[in-house]
Amino acid sequence: MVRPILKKQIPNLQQAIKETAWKQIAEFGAATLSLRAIARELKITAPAIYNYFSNRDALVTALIVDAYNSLADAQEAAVEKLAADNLSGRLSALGLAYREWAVTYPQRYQLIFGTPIPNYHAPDDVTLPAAARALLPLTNAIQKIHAAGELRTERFAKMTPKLKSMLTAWQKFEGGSDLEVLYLALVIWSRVHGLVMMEIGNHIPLFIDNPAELFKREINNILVQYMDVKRA
Amino acid sequence: MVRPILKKQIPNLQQAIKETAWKQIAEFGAATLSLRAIARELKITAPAIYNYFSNRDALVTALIVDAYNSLADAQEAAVEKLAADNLSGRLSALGLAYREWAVTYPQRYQLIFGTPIPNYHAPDDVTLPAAARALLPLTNAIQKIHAAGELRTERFAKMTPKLKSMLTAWQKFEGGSDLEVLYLALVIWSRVHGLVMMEIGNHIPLFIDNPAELFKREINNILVQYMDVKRA
DNA sequence: TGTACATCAGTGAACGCGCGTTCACTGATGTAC
DNA sequence: TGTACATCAGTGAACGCGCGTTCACTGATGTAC
Repeated sequence: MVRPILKKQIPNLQQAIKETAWKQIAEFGAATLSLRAIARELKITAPAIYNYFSNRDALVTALIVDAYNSLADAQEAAVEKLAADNLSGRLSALGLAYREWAVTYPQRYQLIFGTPIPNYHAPDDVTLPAAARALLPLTNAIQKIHAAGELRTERFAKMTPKLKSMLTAWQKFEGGSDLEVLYLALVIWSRVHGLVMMEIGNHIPLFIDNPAELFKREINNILVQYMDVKRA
Repeated sequence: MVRPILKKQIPNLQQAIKETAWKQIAEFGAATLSLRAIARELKITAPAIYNYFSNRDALVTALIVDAYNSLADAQEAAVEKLAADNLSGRLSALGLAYREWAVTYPQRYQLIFGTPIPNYHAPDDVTLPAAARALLPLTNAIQKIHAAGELRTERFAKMTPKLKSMLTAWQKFEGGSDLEVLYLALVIWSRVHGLVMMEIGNHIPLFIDNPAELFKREINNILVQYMDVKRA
């Protein structure tokens, strides 16, 4: 028999703890995330948190998984609303949505991709699947472009045997994208990642006060360079 | 009259403090950098550090400036040994040296470009000139390529007026590189930055066990895409 | 309907710890004469 | 050469603070009969 939910002062404390954690990460950074500070803000005592997370690291892991899933959701949503045969449109949308998400939730982005938290080690078996899910829409989009014969692979530097064998190892786990597709996914991701990191880390020269413009142009350049999309 | 140097237990304690700080950053991350831990390792008491740095933030600032200068030194050294007219060779060398430096000193790279340290704010007037120095070899190299007419600017997406005005603002402070040169410096830097960040942050899929290969190919692709260097 | 009981989310005190920073000091070193 | 003095790098104690985690507990809520 299912027991009815007990009345509590805070209806969904597990969720409230995570939300407060995000608030504090936004304000002070993930490195100083503190259970006592979270409890203080929620007007509960620190040991109460142990009813929901076995310790501080478990909370951080939950936040990381949530962040990856939030990114994956955003990536999936970005392509969903576009026609399946709008190949370059889908690739472009993924790039723009990626930045949009990072700029909206810089704390989440930093928690995933920023400097690791001291004395915390993420359990790979929990975080890797979530990370893979976030990358999947990109590899899918590129695979479709390749299948349509629109990937201008002949323009890239030739693959060294070493590179080919590494990508082949990855391919076996990834689910069957072509080698050049995996390669390009990595390269395009890192290009987007580089600009986003510079933007949210404030490393773009001060005078570039509208990084979105820079970003849009770079997305267009990516389409021009790897497909036959005409330059904007 | 110059006073002779007093004998001390540790000959150059100021330097020793910084070196120990780097060691601890390498091990535990910059966010938990602690004066007391540094003192402990040097077998001195914590207040002794105040003879050399007015507080913890001053030490961090000194480390950041040292890191930028170390990067700038590495960038300058990378081009010095190449002939002045080896334009693509110089650009390529800068990219490879950038990664080499980051992989050799990931702590320095993270301190500069990683997640900001909680409760620490870098004084711009001290760090910005050091940062500018580190970027200069790249803009110089690209400017020379442009001056030689070897930059294939007609391939890029056209500049929006907004982008042009931002770059013009930057140009006034930077010292006279052309707009497309500044643009490309930013874009190439961010491409290299993206890959390097992924490598030292362990975000490259596990199977890519030799990121240097990936990196070399990307450098070649950059030369192919922005100049008329033939693909490797 | 009323009473005795079980559950269990959240409390409050306590533990042992490390931190940055201040302060008056000490004691080795070098200087002046 | 010898002595009184000045310098100042490093000491040791103390301050007030916040942290994660443990533990026995309390008291509101719901259950069984």
